[in-house]
Amino acid sequence: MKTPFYEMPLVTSAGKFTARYSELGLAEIKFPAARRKATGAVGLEIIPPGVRKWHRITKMALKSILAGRSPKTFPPLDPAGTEFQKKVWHALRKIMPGRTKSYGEIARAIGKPKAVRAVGGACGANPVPVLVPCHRVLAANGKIGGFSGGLDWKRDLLAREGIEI
DNA sequence: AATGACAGTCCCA
DNA sequence: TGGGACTGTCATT
Repeated sequence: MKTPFYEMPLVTSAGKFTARYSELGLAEIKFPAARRKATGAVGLEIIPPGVRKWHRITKMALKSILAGRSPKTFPPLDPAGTEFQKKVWHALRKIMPGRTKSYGEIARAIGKPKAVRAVGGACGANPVPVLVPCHRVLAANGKIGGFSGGLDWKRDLLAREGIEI
């Protein structure tokens, strides 16, 4: 039996994102794409009240961050990943808007100071970009590093928080 | 089961 | 400035 999930659009000033929810919370956010494929989502016609509520919170949180502010509330998050990745994502959430950390600082924060490169991999695997602010992680030498959604998005998100590279 | 590639960083020459 | 070691995960062999 397949786990049910729900996909819903997030229309913002920066474009139409897509949120995907599991039965436990927000599982994934996709950046606006020129072309959107059909998804085969289960339950698209019947969205449970709980998911609608999560979605309202997600929308507010996303808009807050796009405006460079810290969201008052977050939806429950249910990103799929390994224990290591979840530790990294948890550490990322502590970076406030307008602040940045290096991959090395994240590695030290989770007690694996030598796993710097693996931290980069975990950032790239983050299923909930923007809300889990992987865009606030820069290389130790101040360079921008990479971004799974494209470096233009990373620069744009940072600029919205008042950070120029 | 082994190898290579990656959103990194430090060290040593 | 350049090469090697180090780490977790995934695709490829």
